[in-house]
Amino acid sequence: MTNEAEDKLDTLRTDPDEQMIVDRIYSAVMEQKLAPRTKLSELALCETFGVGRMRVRRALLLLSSQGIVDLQSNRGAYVACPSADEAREVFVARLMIETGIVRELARCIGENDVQALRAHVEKEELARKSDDRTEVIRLSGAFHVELAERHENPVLTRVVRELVTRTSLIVALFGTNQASTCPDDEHASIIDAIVSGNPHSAEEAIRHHLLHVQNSLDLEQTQKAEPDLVKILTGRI
Amino acid sequence: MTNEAEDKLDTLRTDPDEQMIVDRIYSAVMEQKLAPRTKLSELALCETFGVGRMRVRRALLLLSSQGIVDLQSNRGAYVACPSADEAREVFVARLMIETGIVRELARCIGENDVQALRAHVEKEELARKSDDRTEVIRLSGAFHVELAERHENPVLTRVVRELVTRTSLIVALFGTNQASTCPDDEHASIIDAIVSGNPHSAEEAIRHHLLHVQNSLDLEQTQKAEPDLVKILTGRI
DNA sequence: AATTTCTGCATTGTTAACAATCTATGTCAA
DNA sequence: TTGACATAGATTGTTAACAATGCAGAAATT
Repeated sequence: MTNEAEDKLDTLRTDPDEQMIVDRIYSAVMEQKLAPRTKLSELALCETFGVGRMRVRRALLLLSSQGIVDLQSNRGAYVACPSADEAREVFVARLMIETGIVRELARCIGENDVQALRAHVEKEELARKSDDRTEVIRLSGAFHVELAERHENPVLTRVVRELVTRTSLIVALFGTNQASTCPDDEHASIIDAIVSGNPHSAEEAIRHHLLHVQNSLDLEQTQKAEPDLVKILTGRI
Repeated sequence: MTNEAEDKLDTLRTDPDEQMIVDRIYSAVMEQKLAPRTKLSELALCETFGVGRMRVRRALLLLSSQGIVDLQSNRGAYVACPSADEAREVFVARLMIETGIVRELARCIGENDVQALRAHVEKEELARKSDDRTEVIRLSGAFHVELAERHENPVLTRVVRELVTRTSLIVALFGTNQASTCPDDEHASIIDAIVSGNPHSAEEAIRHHLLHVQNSLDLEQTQKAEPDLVKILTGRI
């Protein structure tokens, strides 16, 4: 009786298929396995995930509402392709939000949380040593989500995850070949600053890090690949 | 030719019907015209907005992804009913984000922006004097969105708007009859602190204000109305 | 009378067919 | 060769019918 009720609760919140598709695409974007402008055709997704078209379309709608996917009327869904302006907006937002996150962490972080963060950085180093590029990229972004998660605040975590994922797209588009991933010593510095208990220096550490990432990008010039070839050719804009 | 292209661009991003439904429900929640737990039946929405069921369902999905609507499998959509924990999470998130917003505003706000904010507060006072409760509620929340909008950063604005809207639900659920809306003199104080150019005092002003709102709530006790009667009666949880 | 079970109705979820739009290819004229 | 135009195929958008589930009221049993 109790078990049955619990089972129902699981399926109640979010359909497993639905969230599965969203998560998989989310992860793929984070690991830069899905490049901006990649077409996500409904049929392909249906076959990939073995679900009906409705599920796919719902997942795409959710992804588009979070800026990960660009839904174009009658033309299909594409992995989003943030403009330079959007990129700056994401970084400004991240600066404001993540400084708040580390500031509060500096005030009251538990030993367990510190260990979790250090373990994460260690994983990053390992992945770096093994030249596992995909894993390095994934962990670099995940570190910032991990920071947010220390607050055990789903609302906050969701916001940060969205911004981090969009950052992956931005790096893919504007990243210069050098230094397109967070150097992990900066991550370690952030942890140190938090542990030191000084909110201000923690803020400075993350601000420095985010600005460093942003400056490693090429936001002034044109984007990688065709700027907006598709739209231009079809007479839009 | 150019006009035609622009017209297309409009319909390209978000379907007007779709966004219209979302916005209307969003506004209704902000103005506390839609109470938590209100059932949003598909048929009723179809008739209200004169659109097909598909549009309605898509709108509900979007609203649920933002925590405004609770989609229950086979049971329908209800205006969300945040728990006390969720409420605290929203306030923590708002504290972190909005302190960042006003801090940066204190560093670099233009004269136009100040005027826009002051005009907003004046509208609040007017509404208060006319005892237009709905309008007061709407403007109280909108002030915080207005603050975010000074950064001209859609990413940031979207996050704040979502949190503010969820706060409306929280106030509706946990608000004591007294002081359930932001007192506008605090809004004025926030502007003053920003104008003074001191980031720290601006942070303090908004922190004070948000804590004040949170403390005017009754987050410890049970929620207004039936705590979770529906779920209990149907044997869930 | 209270509780349980059953039945019909209303609402939601899903599917599949259809309509509309876009893309690519091929044809024709300049 | 180049460009416009037309056609066919593929893809997306929409609708309507159907299936599944939940809900409320009636009937029946204790």
